[in-house]
Amino acid sequence: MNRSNKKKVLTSWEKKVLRLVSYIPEGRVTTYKELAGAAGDPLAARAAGNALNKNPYSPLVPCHRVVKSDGAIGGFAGGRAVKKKWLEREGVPVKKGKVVGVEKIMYKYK
DNA sequence: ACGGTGACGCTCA
DNA sequence: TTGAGCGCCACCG
Repeated sequence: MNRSNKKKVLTSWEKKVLRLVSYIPEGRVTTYKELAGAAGDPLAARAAGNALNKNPYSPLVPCHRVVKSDGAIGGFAGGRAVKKKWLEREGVPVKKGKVVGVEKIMYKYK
């Protein structure tokens, strides 16, 4: 069956979030908070995660490059293990489910 | 309009 | 350092 039966309707805000994520270069990561802040609401980190969960553009939008503020992997539609793999593949060191030196490679929108 | 949900963040013990 | 609790926001039914 077609997995894309459910047409995911993205709001303007969600689209903005996804767009910002697409700007993250390979080998870099950002945080949900930073992302939300760039989208206009620094306190909407949670909502930002929700937007990523709806991401219908799998590889197009590198949602796996978005992690928690403390460097934790966070969540991923395909499983945290997969997310971790993607990060390591792109040169992002991950140790015990957390990005090593996330502050150094973190992509900031300011 | 209201209440519940979730890929979060921060504080406290 | 790790875990539990509370607060934040946008989205959905």
